[in-house]
Amino acid sequence: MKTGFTQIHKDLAELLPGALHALCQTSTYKKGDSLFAVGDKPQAMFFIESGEVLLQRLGPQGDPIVLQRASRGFVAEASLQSVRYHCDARVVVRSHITRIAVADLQSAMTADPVFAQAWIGMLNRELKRLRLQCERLALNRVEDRLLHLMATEGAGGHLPLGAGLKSLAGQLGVTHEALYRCVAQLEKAQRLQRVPQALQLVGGST
Amino acid sequence: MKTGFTQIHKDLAELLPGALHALCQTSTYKKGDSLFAVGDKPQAMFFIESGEVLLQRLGPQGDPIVLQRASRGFVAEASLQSVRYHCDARVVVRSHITRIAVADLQSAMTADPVFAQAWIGMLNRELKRLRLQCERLALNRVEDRLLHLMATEGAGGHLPLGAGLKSLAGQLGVTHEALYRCVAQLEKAQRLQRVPQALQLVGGST
DNA sequence: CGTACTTTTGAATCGCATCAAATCTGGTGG
DNA sequence: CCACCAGATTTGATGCGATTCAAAAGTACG
Repeated sequence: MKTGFTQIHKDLAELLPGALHALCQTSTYKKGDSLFAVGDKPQAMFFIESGEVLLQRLGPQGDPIVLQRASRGFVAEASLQSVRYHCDARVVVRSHITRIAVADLQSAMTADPVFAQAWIGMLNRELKRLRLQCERLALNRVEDRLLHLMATEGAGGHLPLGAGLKSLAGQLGVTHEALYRCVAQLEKAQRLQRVPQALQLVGGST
Repeated sequence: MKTGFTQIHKDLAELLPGALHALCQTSTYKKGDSLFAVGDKPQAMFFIESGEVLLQRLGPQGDPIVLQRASRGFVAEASLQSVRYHCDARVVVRSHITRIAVADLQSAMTADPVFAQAWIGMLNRELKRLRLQCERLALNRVEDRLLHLMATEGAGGHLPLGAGLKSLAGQLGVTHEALYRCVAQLEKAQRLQRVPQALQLVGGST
């Protein structure tokens, strides 16, 4: 994890008021790094510029459950006012991540109503995305979940895979074996194509 | 649906600045009423004082999927800045619901930083609740989902059931048959008790 | 009383989890 | 360059649990 960047992601630059840009610090994280763990006190917010981060908690039997698989945008935005984190953030591929102190965000937000509105808009979008994730997990067949994901998140039926299919399986709430079989089956049926770092729907004529 | 109340729920009174209290309008809705439907333009926000409302969308095969089962608090808060609703809101039991115009909320929020912060806090809590819902839906067995729900939402292992078990089954993403069987089994094992309008965990010595 | 809905139980089927094992892959060190 | 290892990928066999379809009994309400 080495810092030094000054370039800020476009989405982030639009969200934050100019005064905050200088307070951002972009670093490179490698696979296996941890942004924070359960119980830590939130000191900074993390914005994923590129790469992939998993938010996960340990289930009742100790098996990790994926709450969020983020490849761009803020992670754990809801912890802005929290005393401690309620999940772990694990970097699963080499990623560029910008951090900014919670205190700086807080003061800027109370002083700048426009920024507060922008932040609320970001939270609203996150809420909708999460509701879609719930909708997705309510589907029982793996194929339905995958196609739902590609329809709602993939632009033009194109779903980037920063890490392998395994992290995707976690997000879909299925075992990696089931996902592999599902992908293979869709591929054989000419409905899906595997490209180097992504999945691509084919024949979107429907 | 008849209006006329002036009394506002405690949680709502704490969230809203005093100036907005007078602009609230509380009504009684009956089972089957609709607060809004997919495609409607959000004109007002709805706060459930008592009763039960289901947020749902139609799945790919036309089967309704429950996005949220609310018995208190705002419904579809994320639609504050939206052009249109992305789900239906259906009242499933006689409910008391307060509505307030979106425009009033917007202007109050930009003028009052404290209120904006309070609203952000509400959104943060909602985000966390949704992440728990995702965590819940990632469990494969019905029993695990039910116990997870009672552990995270039920105060002291007590889970209110405004409507019957059927709406609960929808929230858990399982068929009502599976839920009935699960409840019956837990009851036989002395781990759960059915009380008039709720479920109650027994022997919380663990 | 009749209708609509919830609740309940039963049987058959399907899909996924699980366990197991083989192959492939990238990266490390000799 | 090659041996080697850790992890990802892939395929197979088996069992369990939920869905599905079906039907009956209970319940609220006009």
